[in-house]
Amino acid sequence: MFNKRVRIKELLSNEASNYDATVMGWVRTFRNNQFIALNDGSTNNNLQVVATLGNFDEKTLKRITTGACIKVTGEVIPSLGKGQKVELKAVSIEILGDSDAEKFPLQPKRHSLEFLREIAHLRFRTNTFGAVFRVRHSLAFAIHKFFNDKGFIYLHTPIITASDAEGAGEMFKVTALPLDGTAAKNEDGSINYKEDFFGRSTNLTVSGQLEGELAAMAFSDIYTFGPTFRAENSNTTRHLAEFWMIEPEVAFNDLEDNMNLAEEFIKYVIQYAIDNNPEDIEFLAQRLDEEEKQKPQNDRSEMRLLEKLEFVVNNDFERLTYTEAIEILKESNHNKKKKFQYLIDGWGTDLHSEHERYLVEKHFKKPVILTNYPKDIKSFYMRMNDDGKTVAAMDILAPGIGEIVGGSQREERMDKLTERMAEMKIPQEELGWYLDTRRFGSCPHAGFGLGFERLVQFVTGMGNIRDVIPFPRYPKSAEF
RNA sequence: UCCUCCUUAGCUCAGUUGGUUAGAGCAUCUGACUGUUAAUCAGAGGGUCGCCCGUUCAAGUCGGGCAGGGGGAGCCA
Repeated sequence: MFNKRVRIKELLSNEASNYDATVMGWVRTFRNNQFIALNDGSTNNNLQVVATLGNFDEKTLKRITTGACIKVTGEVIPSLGKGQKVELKAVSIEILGDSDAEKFPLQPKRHSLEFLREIAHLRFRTNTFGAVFRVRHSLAFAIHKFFNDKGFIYLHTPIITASDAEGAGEMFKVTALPLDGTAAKNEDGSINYKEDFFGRSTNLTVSGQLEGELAAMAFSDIYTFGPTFRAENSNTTRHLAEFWMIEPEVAFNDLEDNMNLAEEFIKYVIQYAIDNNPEDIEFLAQRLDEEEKQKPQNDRSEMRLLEKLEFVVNNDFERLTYTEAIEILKESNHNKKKKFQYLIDGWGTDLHSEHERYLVEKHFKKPVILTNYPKDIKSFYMRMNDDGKTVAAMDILAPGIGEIVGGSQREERMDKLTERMAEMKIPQEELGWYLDTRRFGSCPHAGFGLGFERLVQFVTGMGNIRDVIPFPRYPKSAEF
């Protein structure tokens, strides 16, 4: 059998030696015409393969280049050198795939993340991206495990949606009509979507929430975890045009239940990564340390990556209302000394990222849950509070990346909901199916959306969201 | 989309007040060495200085436009 191999992770974690093994992987470096650092992606650590001098012909040795794929059979022995416990003394080396050293772009040295982004198809083979995507996997798995263990149903909401009333952002159009101007038109010159594949105008989903609410009205506890698309021209380190979102929706939960669920969830998945990817997180911590050294003293982070993650897991998130946050900001020295670009002067406007950062990074120094925002800066489906001015919304702000969760208790009262829709000029006929849940057995319920890539950013410490998704989609970029 | 900075060898970067033939480290190739840890040592090859236009006797260097990238802002997750 060809694939009778042992993964390098298993081989290295096994203390045993003096047994035969076959490994396959990609050459990271070939030192001294004798020592191959081999990696198969199962761990960031390389296996040292020793090709004893004189045992292999010159032709084979020449083909062991950085990036080449090889199969090695030999004996696992206690290492004669420092730096590793065991090594593989090669008996046979087979070149599975050559790699032209003059053309292979990865070198055994540090590359810039910007350069690696241009070769996203090869960047998996670096230590940094190996670690990032193993952590990404663990987080994805932990998410399913968390909800499954709690009895939630994993709901697949549609990728193609017809509703354009959600207001979550600019949408990508989905059409099978010709784009050369020959598509059927209405009398007023607009495109006649009755002729289109679905017989109506459709888009890529911007959120699975509304559909999630429908299922929560039957299963009580559901979550979605899937791709989401926003056609906004956002060019930042924390926005993507295609990203993955987790959206739990829970019947009978109020705002406080919602906060409790979100906080427990975030702590659980972070702890899972800490427990299952200690080496990857330590590697990422080290590269962050290097990065921090380049910064001026007072911009440096007070905690290392692992400390930061453990701090989040072991401390309660700070919970306060929008109104309380405005007070803190207004009374802050930062505001009084006019150090904010946008000074806080009154109640009712949305917070800018500098304000959120101040609250999270300077004032509380931990994740913050802000609640009960003014109704005018939030969505139509959020539940109206008794004061008539605020809604039962919550945003979770994380150090370094800002808003990681946005959620709310939903408006379950038909009259209040339709009133809000009218105010915000949202046509009811488009959302008849959504309003049916309020017509037939409506109940209090709540949910939130968590941006998966922002979570991965937080856990890996990566500064740019484009480096935590395998093939990022953002304005002017859809290669690979 | 706005503000700001950047673009010089495969990669990471130097390049002085505009002035001969544009440099270094790493990588690559050739050779030496051989228990190395991003091996080491010696030598060699490698450049339309992002693209276009302008100023000037002369532009990598100054000015304008465009493209791409970084950081920040807005929109948000």
